[in-house]
Amino acid sequence: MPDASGSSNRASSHKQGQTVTIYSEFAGHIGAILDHLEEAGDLPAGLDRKNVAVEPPRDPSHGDLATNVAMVLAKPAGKNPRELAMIIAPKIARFDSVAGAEVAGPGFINIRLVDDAWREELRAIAAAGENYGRSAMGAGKTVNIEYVSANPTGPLHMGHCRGAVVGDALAGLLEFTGHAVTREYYINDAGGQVDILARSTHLRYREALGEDIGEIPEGLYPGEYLKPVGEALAAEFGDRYAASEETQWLALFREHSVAAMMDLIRADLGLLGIAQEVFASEAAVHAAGKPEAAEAELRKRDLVYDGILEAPKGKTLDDWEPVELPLFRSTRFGDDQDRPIRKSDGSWTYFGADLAYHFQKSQSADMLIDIWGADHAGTVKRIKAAVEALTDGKTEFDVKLVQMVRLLRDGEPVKMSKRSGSFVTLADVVEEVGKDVVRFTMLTRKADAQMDFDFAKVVEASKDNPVFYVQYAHARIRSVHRRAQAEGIEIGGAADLSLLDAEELALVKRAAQFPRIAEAAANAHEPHRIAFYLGDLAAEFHALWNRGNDHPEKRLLVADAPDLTRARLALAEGIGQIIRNGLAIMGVEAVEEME
RNA sequence: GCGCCCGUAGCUCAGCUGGAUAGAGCACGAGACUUCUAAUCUUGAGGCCGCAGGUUCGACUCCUGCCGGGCGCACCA
Repeated sequence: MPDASGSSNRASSHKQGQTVTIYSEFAGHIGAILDHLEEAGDLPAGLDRKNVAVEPPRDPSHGDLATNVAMVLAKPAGKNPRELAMIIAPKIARFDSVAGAEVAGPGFINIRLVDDAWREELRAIAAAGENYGRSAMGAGKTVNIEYVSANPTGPLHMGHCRGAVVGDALAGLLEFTGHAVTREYYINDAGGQVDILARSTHLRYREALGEDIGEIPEGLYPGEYLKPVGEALAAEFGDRYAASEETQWLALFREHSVAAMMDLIRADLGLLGIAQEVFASEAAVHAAGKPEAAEAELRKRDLVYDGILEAPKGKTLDDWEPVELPLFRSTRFGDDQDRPIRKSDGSWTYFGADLAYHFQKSQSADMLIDIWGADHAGTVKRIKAAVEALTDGKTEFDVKLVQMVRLLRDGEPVKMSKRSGSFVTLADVVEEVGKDVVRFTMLTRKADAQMDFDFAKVVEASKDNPVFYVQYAHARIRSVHRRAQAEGIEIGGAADLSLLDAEELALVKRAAQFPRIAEAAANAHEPHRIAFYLGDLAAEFHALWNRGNDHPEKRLLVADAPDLTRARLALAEGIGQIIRNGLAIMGVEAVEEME
């Protein structure tokens, strides 16, 4: 028989950063019951329990927990689901924390817990504090997440913002679920774009030396941000390179310009609270001979061959010429076409270097994640093919595509023109609405859905704005805390939680879902789920708060009822803790009070 | 032509990686509150989950084929 000791000391069973939740606890109970049924010969041994789930039912009237165990195992066990459920349910009902377990529908087992189990969960939240919800799901697993990786040719603009936030929040989420995370930025400092940058800087350099450069020519970067770089070069080198051949200065100017741009970019990322620990250089990948090594390896396995590409269809190219190139057999891994890794002049294609770079990353991580703009969707298959080929499919690899953000002001789309350099910079937006608003808002939609960012709406103080609504819930909790202190009410310690009513316990039940939401979000690589969950939690808290409008005796602070007040404050503290933990994953600071 | 993403209430979007009667906000209908725990609250109506098959005890979710919208299809980055 399973140990029927219930959940009496779960609050203290927080260990190794992992929260034991009611759900995981019952998953364990059910596993033990199945073990006993196997030993007794009531179930065949070795059944696949992978799909057995313990979840909150969507309809709260079905109880607190529901399990599909009987339905999942019925067929392989050669039993009727309801009959199997009838065998298991009474064994579940035997636990102290269970008030009832009944079979419902096609074979669900609905479990109703005693109220004390939820009071216990509230204590567990308080005991675990900022660790509540952490899990060991990713223990021992290293994840490399590469995001932003904007070309080092200028400051970040809003096009980069969403990927930056999604990547950083996903990194935080994976850390929360126990993964060892490396945040990485790939500097594209080896292509034609950085040569153009160097030439643009050279122009600014001549300008700094007093030359009249007139209009910035078509094809160069016109931005003012290159002026200080030109000035610095003028100060360092004088007019040494003013009239010399490009070959004399190109590499030097490229190096200086890229370094300066990366300083700008790092500063921009800093405004969002982002600090990646690895900045990997494409040029360094080249210099280290990584593409050559990858090519040799792939040729050995006949995954690279010399061949001729077909002309692209559906598109007429005047200057198309069939050329023999070294091609990677990405079609073998599901791509539509084999892809060249070198150009006809023998130099590496972007893909050729990127392939080698991903191989490099895979050597220090069990799982790779790339965050890309949706405009790169067409290249996902080839890089996935490359990672699979180079790692023999041993490295998990996910490319997360992030859709465009449309900026709106007064309901009208903000016009942006790269040509004139009049894009809205990330720094401008952060300065206008604040880091936390930007970060939260970027997570209010799933990454692969388009999003509008309306300057007015994101700072609106109403329940329509989830950023505000979640922060407001936290501010209310902190406010009531301060008032309680001012009135000399002792917070913390042993509150009598039996004074909490059913509606208040319902809020605890919502809070108790946080750990499984975090795990599910981490598994799906979808940090936006945290934002949606916090919105739901906040709404439920506000509803509870609003009870106090019509019924003063239902307020959190009730005069002349210190014990009741203490119990309700304990509840509020628990909710506040969940909000802080969720916001921390998103990289957003919880506020103490609203403006 | 091929590939990828999307299609859920009038609108904007969720839907916990296959669970029970598909959810929220806005807008709409009805009511409450003239206050300070209302930078509102309660409640109602609203659905062929693009269409058609298939897998399954069970499908918005997975598979196939259509329809419709967006993006991509260079040795660019």
